[in-house]
Amino acid sequence: MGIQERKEREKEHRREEILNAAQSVFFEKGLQTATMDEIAVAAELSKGTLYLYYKSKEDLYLGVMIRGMEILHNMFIEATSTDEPTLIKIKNLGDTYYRYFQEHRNFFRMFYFFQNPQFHTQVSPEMMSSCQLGNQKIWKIVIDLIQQGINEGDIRPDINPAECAVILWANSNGIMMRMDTQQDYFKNMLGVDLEDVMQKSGTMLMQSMLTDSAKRKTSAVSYAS
Amino acid sequence: MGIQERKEREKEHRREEILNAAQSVFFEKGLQTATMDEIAVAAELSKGTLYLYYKSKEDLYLGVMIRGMEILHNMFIEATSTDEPTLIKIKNLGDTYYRYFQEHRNFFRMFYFFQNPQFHTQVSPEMMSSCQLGNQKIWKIVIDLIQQGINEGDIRPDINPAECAVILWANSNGIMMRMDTQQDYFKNMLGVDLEDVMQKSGTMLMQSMLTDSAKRKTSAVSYAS
DNA sequence: CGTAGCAACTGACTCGAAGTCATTCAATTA
DNA sequence: TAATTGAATGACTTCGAGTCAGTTGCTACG
Repeated sequence: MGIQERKEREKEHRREEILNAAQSVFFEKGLQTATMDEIAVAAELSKGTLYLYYKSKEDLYLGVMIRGMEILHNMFIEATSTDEPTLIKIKNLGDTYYRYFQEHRNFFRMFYFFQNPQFHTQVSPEMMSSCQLGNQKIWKIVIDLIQQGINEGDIRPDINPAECAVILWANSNGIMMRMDTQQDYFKNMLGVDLEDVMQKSGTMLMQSMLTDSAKRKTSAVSYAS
Repeated sequence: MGIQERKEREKEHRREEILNAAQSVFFEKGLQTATMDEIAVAAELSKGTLYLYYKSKEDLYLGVMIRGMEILHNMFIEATSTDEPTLIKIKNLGDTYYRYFQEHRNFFRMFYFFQNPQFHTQVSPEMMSSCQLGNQKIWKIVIDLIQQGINEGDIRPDINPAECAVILWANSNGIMMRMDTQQDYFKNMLGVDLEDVMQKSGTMLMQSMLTDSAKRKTSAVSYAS
């Protein structure tokens, strides 16, 4: 049945179009301020139709967020698909996440949403597991790469790769969140340039992961000196 | 005029009582789900009266959050008011923040709110600057202590104390946020015990802040044994 | 006392937005 | 052409934040 298939395609296409509309409205207004009526107008559909495709406003929001996760995932894949040494690739991942923060700020901000547990109530289980899947794929890239570094003798074998990934993530994410909301505050009140902090702490953490032989090989500059 | 003063006292008392009511409702339901009607019932007042004391629901929320900041501030003051060596005090601050996370989870969660820039629109400037003041006081404790460590020769003099504080904060806060929402996920999916991670990354960061002489003095165990 | 004035308080109301559902419309099939 | 199906609609319901005209009760003053 060609008709059945066409309808499937059209339905999928409609879902995407709704997501496009939602994306532009959410980017402009944020979750709270954006309204379903605005999204409906942007999608050139009635509000009721939105609910045929997405269970709630929050689900729609997560739908957009998943796009953001896919973008990050692709950037991570690309950053690790070179033939550079593993340690360089790990550094590339860090740089890539920072580039994502700069170039896809609106998506990065959506991740805030996910971190706030009190919103999770409004979200359908399907969307939720979809998010977790995407999340998992991203973690896997980082963890596998650290494991590879261990296998190749550049990263200390007593390090747990998943633990290490969490530490790197917590550090860079925490600083980027501050950069997003309080960069000027830190500059003026504490005299701190968060971009420097990002750079220095990254180097510092990387250094303490390396084996002695790797330290000798690399020309990376440590935090002190 | 004693009457004038009594009225001032009563007004202040009323503000506190409203905050008590708001606190219990927000703790139970979260910002989104809590309603002003519920808070009014809990405060044994009409909804209109709440608005005589607080400009908006978000202001009320921040009012409760400020209490949480004061608690943390007091805990930090206490942790640094001993006559222990500076390095121990710094470690105590870390432990204290973790204890705060455990014992005042509801307040800790409120800090999420502040990190999400899109909410800030609904908040009055007065409450906002009140928050920033509280925030500043907490940073000051940490930064001053690191500075003291530098002065005493235990922490590398090339370290910027404010930068260092940001790094320590970003790390511990990032991990605690994950502990709050995804502890089981990390345990089951990645086999990571976030409490360990917290411990290890703290030690790791502390180590890389120390001067060589301080490293010799301390019996602290570094990340890699 | 009585009463005028004032500040605190009230709750019915407005307004806006999420989500629903009986109805309409258009494509497909018989 | 008529019947069937499912996609789309938008008026409606519901809920909750914030408002404001009116009430209450305390204080001061005649």
